Amino acid sequence: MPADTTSEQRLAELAKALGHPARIAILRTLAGRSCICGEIVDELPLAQSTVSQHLKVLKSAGWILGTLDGPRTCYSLNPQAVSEFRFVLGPALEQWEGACDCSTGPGCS
Amino acid sequence: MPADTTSEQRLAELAKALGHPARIAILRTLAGRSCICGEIVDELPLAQSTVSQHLKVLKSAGWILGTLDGPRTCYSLNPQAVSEFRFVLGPALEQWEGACDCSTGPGCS
DNA sequence: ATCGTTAATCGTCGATCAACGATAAGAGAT
DNA sequence: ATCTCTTATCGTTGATCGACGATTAACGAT
Repeated sequence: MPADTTSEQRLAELAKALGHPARIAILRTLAGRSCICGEIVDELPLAQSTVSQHLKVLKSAGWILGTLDGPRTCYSLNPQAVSEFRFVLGPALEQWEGACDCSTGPGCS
Repeated sequence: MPADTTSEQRLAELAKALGHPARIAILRTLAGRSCICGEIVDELPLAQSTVSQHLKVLKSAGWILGTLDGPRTCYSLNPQAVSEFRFVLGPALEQWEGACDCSTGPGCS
């Protein structure tokens, strides 16, 4: 149990960005067709500025990429983020799942 | 793309609870030996009340279980939460990962 | 040079978060 | 009944979130 703090920190960061339904909906939308911008606004019952905020959160966490395309911005899922999330989450989940065989642990006294 | 809103909602809820380093550290601690209570306070550089708050968040989201044991509370990881997280996250991750083959998508015009 | 479109930013508001100290509530032991 | 230990809750503080409308900035087209 090396307690990889850096990895845990990153996991928390990625998870936090996932922690809102609207942002998950955005990721789902971007999974279908990459490169949308104001279309996301049409898909969600939110104002343009609000969507822009959520996009900023996702972009800061690294979940999505945004490239300028004339007056509009083209967003797309960041494949690296997906694999990174798997990478940092995998060991944690396994560790947590290993706790299920309560026979090994001391349990409540 | 059925857009399983219920599942996404739950995913957001679970992810949000994960979105803090201290709470991930708590889960890691509980993975080793189940059933600790004030020991968690000793493991973290946080006040007892703060830790109690984080425990409440994790419990509300379903990540951990708390059973009374005399004057103390025995916390343990909730195995169901781990598998539920896998269950709601798996399809989403696959969907997002599928977006990586950019050849299929229309891309930016 | 002006207009229209698109998206980021600003400013605001109420709600929630994260942290703390202090207090209260519960259960055992004296 | 009292004392002690443990933990949940209260109250407070500052920071951040989530939402919105309004404004600004950037670019293409007229």
